[in-house]
Amino acid sequence: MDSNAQQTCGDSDSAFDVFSRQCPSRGTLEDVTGRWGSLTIGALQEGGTLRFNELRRRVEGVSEKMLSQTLHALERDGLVSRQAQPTNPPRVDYELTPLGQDVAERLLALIDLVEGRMPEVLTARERYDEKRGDREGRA
Amino acid sequence: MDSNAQQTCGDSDSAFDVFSRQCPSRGTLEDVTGRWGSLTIGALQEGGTLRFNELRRRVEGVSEKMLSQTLHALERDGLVSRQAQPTNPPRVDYELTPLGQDVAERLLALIDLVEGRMPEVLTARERYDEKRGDREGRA
DNA sequence: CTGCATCCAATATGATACTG
DNA sequence: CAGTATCATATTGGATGCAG
Repeated sequence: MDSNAQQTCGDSDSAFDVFSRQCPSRGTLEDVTGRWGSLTIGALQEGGTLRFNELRRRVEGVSEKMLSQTLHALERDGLVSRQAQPTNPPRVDYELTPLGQDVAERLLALIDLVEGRMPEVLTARERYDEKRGDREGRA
Repeated sequence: MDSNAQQTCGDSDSAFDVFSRQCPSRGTLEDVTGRWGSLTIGALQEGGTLRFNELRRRVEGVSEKMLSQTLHALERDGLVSRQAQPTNPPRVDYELTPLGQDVAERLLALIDLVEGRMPEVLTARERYDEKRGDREGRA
């Protein structure tokens, strides 16, 4: 399987192919929304061009390995561009591609909404934990 | 964008608290954007009120356990409401809360964008794999 | 500094069996 | 139907050491 693997996942009756597990868009969505993917994109949207360790500092808690892995996935998807400069010490800059910026825009809109509504979430959480608090859903 | 993100974490110099690992919004974001969370929300946005097994069928590939777990997390966050009817056989309906619908709206906007741009992603992927393909020495 | 490889721990996930 | 419990496995995440 090489080129032109991009037919629609026609077997779904949904408007969104992501729902189908074999659809490539599902994988991309996971790269974008995944634990580190979303934070990395967010950091790049805010910070513009960033070096590896700058990113590492911004995305609090990410390990070298995960950041590297995340960056590769995003680069492969065409969302992030990587420019290595043959200097010494090496300097590598990462930034969002135009496509990455479009994705970031909508991703950040989502993040912004979630953050703005955290009070409601926290309240809901309290109610839920009270009602079935003795069992547990999530720490 | 409307930066009414409030001071839940405070110690970050970023406009987005999610970047901080201790911030509760990060956990919520993960519930929303996680592998099954995003698909479940998407399914509910499209399908309106759905029963457990209807959801299971729509979110292709999800296991009983994961769907159950996902649903609990989303319910706890106040994004999904659960209405159990004491009939026999039991019937339980899930639907998005108003907050859940707001989240879904932005989430679906993101999904929609990603799907619409998949040709670009696929093209980028081919280029990337070509470049990296040759450095595959052995295993 | 950038980043890959490797070993090990923590989690997430999946199949199955079981209960109400 | 709507879940829960449990076990086995797959994948992820983290720390460390090494290399360009």
